[in-house]
Amino acid sequence: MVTLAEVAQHAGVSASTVSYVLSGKRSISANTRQRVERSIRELGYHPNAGARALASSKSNIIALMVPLRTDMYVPVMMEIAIAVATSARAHGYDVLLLTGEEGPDAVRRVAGSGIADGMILMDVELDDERLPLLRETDQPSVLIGLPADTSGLTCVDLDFRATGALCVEHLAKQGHQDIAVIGEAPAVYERHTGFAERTLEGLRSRSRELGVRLLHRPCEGGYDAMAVTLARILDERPGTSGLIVQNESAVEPLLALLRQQGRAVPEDVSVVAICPDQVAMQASVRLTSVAIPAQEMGRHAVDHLVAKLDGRGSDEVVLIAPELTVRGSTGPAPSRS
Amino acid sequence: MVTLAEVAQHAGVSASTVSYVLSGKRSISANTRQRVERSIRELGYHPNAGARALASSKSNIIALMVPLRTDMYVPVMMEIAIAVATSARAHGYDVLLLTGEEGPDAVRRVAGSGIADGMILMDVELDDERLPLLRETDQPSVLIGLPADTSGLTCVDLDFRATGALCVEHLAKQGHQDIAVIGEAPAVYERHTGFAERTLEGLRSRSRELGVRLLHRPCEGGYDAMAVTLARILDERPGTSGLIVQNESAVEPLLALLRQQGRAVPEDVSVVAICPDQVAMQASVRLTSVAIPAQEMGRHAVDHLVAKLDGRGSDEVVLIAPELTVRGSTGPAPSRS
DNA sequence: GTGAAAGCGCTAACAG
DNA sequence: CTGTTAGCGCTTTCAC
Repeated sequence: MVTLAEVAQHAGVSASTVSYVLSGKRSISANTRQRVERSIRELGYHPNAGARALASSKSNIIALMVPLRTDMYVPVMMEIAIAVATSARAHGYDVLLLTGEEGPDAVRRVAGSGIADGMILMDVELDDERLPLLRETDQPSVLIGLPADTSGLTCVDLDFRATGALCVEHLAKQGHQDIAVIGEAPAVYERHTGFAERTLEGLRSRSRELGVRLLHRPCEGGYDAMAVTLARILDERPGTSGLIVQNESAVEPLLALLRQQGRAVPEDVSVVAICPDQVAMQASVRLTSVAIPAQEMGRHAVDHLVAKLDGRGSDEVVLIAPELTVRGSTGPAPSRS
Repeated sequence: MVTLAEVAQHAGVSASTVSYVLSGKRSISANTRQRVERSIRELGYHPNAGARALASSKSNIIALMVPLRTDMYVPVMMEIAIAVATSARAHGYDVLLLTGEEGPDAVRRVAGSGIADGMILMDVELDDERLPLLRETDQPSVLIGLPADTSGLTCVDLDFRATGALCVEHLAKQGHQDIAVIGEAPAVYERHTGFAERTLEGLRSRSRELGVRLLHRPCEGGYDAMAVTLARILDERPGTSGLIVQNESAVEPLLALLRQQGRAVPEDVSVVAICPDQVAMQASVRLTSVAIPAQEMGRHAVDHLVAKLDGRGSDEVVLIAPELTVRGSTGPAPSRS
């Protein structure tokens, strides 16, 4: 292993000079800098992470806590995680992957051991048990998701309230009067995951404002569950002409069922999905959808965390504005017979 | 921040004693141990990761390199990643998440900086550019996936050759004579990803042995691509009665298309999938399938890496035996007309 | 613009 | 069974 001291010797300078060349924290003559850089290259020097962390009290690591559960749409989580890792690298940080398994203890461990300079929490619940700890420690952090009480916290999320409103608006504008929402799995609501409830709020309040009728049914996802849910919806509200789906694993089954029942999309029934663009575009019908901007969320989270670590940055809630893309799955409501 | 020295003082012992209580590397009197443990608890002490890494030359971190691409089935990657993180914690290791973005440089950086004690590489290609570096450095590593040349490497993977063979066998045993394979996206084959080619080998050699006809077509996934692929297959081999799918995003579209064309599963056509159990069970038809044992792969990779780090463990290739689960999508071949 | 030297908090001989 | 001590490799005053 090649050390800073060896580089210094090879370049004929002192250790501190090499250190300063690396950090750029004081001016170095062009000549010296070049000699040092050359030595670094020739010897294949890499600063030792542990030593650096010890001396500087900075690990250049960001901890990312992902949920252990898999009842949420996994590709979105993965996309966020990868976006976080990629953005972090761009800022010179590595990412430590923590699973939800340790729960709140992970927060204690990370903060206590100084293994990471800050942390990003995904899949935050409305009343998340990790938050009290987070507020106690001075560990800078950013949440992806919105808890009930955001005081003293920095949060990044899609504006799900606006998302719900946007979906209803789009359908109402096309004349749909009876709209049904196929939601996430019941467990998601029971856990009081913020995004699911906020979407629902947006859906409800906007439909009240616009005077359209709204029915919401959670759905486990998969073909069988979707079949039951759809049957129940059409039974209760036979006039339903607009569907909003917020559960990726229900999308394709829903389309298959509608096809099977001879209901044409969008002639008989319009479908709006809340899902990643990829899902909307790969489905058997090009879906009008509001995208989940996974990459953007990951990137924002890192940017804000890095800002905090640099002493800039403040506690704030960043809600990303939803965007609805019209594709082939929505159209005018069929005339009432 | 509370340090080891403070704990020592609080407990009235020396620093080394505290260290040894923590590591268990020498015997401590019950009395002393209790006093120390009490102080640790009362002060809320957590060993500093950087200092520990520096002094012991061990970071207790495992680097996990995941691919940046998303043309592979992401949930499997995620499941493996989570299994790795979870197993690693069980061994006292944390996991550093590296994206493929840095490519081979990441190997250099990790090995050079000592930030991780070892690394796990996912999505290894047959002729992976990271492998030469890996062989040069003394960085212990485990690959998930199988490169062309495994000499000097430890690899963990599903036995995809046996998987292909197993699928063909199952269908042949039921009397199917014309079998078609709906494969991964063309890009996957072009990249020479090991698993795709090995599956194909298994499929081909076993069908040769069993005297059944086999047609292989890559497929991008999604509804449209699947429609084209299926049409082409049925055009070339109208008698095809057995389908093998190795592309999760083609599964549901395939089933929808078959339904739409009035081909009953499994009466008219049998379908075997190579996919995670969850996909096989959530599909609109319960699919006979060979599971991708993501968790097991992650766990194995960690176990082997930890063994290496402990000085046990050797270079070897671990192929996990495939298991075919019969569900509702396969049955006897229809009698030839 | 550069060097010397004092730690950062912990581990692991070495010494009793 | 326990204490003393010398680093691990780097950052950062302080001094010139």
